[in-house]
Amino acid sequence: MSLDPEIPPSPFRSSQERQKERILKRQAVLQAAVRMFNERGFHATSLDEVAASLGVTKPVIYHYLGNKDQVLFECVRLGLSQIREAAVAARAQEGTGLNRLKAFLRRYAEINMDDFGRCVIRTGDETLSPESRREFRALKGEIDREMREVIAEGVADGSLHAPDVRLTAFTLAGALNWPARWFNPEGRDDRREVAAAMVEILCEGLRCRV
Amino acid sequence: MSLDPEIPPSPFRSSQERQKERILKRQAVLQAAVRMFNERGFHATSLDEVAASLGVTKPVIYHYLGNKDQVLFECVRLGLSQIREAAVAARAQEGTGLNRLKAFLRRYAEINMDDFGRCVIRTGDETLSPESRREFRALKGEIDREMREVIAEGVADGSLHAPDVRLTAFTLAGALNWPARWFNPEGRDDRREVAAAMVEILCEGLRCRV
DNA sequence: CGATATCTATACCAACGAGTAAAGACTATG
DNA sequence: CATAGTCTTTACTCGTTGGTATAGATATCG
Repeated sequence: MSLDPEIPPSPFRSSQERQKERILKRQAVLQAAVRMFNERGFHATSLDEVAASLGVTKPVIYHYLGNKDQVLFECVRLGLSQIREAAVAARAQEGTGLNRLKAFLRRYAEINMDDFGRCVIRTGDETLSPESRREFRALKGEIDREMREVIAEGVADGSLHAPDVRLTAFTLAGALNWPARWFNPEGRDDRREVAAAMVEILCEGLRCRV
Repeated sequence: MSLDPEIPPSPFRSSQERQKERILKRQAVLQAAVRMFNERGFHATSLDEVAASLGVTKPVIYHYLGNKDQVLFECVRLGLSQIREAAVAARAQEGTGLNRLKAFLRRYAEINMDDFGRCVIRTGDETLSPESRREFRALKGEIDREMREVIAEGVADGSLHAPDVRLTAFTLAGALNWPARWFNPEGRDDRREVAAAMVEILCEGLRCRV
C-alpha cells in the first residue's frame, strides 16, 4: 500500500504491527460499511457487497466483526462517541450557558454531516437487534441528557430562554439531525458554515425584531 | 361490522356500494401497513404479516395494491398530500407572513406525528423503487418550495428575519420532522400542544432578551 | 340459468442474503 | 522443523419473503 521511502517495507511484522494492522482493517470494514449503509440503506446493503467494495470476501467481515448487527452497531457507536466527546468539550468551556450550548450544537451538526454521525441519525432503533438496540438507546439517552443539562445551565445563568427544556432539546436536536438526510458531502456546501448558520437560526429565532 | 339500525343490512350491494367497499378495504390495508412500517420498519415488515393483521392473506394485498413498493408509496403519498393541503390552507390565510408560516408549521408538525406523516419522514428515498423514488422526491420538493415561498413572503413583508431562506426551511423542517421519530402517540403528550410549543421555540429563538 | 367479473385462499416458486464449515496460505514460535 | 494461531477463500446451507399460478367462492348481469 504505502510507498514510504523512510521505512523499507519489511514483510516481517512485529506482533504490535500486526495488532495495528488488524485494527486498521477493522476500521476499513466499518468505513466501507457505513458509506454503503448511508447510501443504500442498511437492509439494502449486503455484506457481500461491502466485502466486495474492499476487494475481499464476506467471511473477512465475520472475522473482524461478529455479524451484520455488530457492524451497524459499531458504526453508530463510533458516531455517538464523537458526539459525546463534543459534549464533554463544550461543557468544559468558559462563558455563558448559551455560548457553551452553541459550541456544542455546532459540533453536533458537523458530526451529523459525517459518515458515522449520519449513520446514527439514519438508523432507526428497529433496525438493531434487541440487545444492540438497548445499548443504542442508552447512548442516545446520555447525549440527550447532556444536551438538556447544557440548556438548563443556560437557563440558570440567564443567558437563554427555554420554558420547556425537554422540548427545546428535541427541537434543536431535530433541526441539527436533519442534515444527515439532506446534506450532500459532494455539494458545495461547507459543513462548518452550514452548522454555524443553522445554530444561528435556532438561537436567534425567526421573528424579526427591529 | 356496523349495527346501524337505520339501514337493514342487505346482503345485496349496489355497484356503488361495492366500489365504496373496495376503497375502504384498500384504505384498511394501507392503514395496517403504515402502522407496521412505522413500528418495525419497512424491510422488517412482511406483507404476510400485514395481511395477517387484517385477518386475510397476502394475495389480497396484491389485489388492492400492485406490490410492496406501491403499498409504501401510497402511504407516503397520503402523508404528503396532507402536508400539501396544509400549505395551501396556510397560504390562503390573512395576516403577516410570519403568521401564515406559523400556521403552516403547526399543522406540518401535527401531521408528522400521525401515521402517514410519520411514514413520510421515516421512509428514506433508498427504500422506494427508482420510479417511486422520483415521484416521492418530486412531491417532497413541492412541499419544500411551498415552505420557502411562505418564508420569503414573511421576509418580504418584514415580519420575519431569514437571511438564508433555503437553510431556514431545512432547519424548520428538520426540527418539525423529528417528532416522527420520538413522539409516542400513546404517551401523555398532546399533538397540538407539542406542535405549537415547538413552533414557538423556533420562532422566538433561544437567546434570552430581557 | 349461464357467463363473466370480482374477490380470496392454498400452494407454490425463485431469489436473495445471512451465516458457517472446511480447507489452504502464511506467520510466529518452541 | 513442527505446531499452533491468524487470515482469507471457496462453497455451501437454510430461512425468509416478495411475488404468482390456480382454483374456488360469490355476486352481477344478460
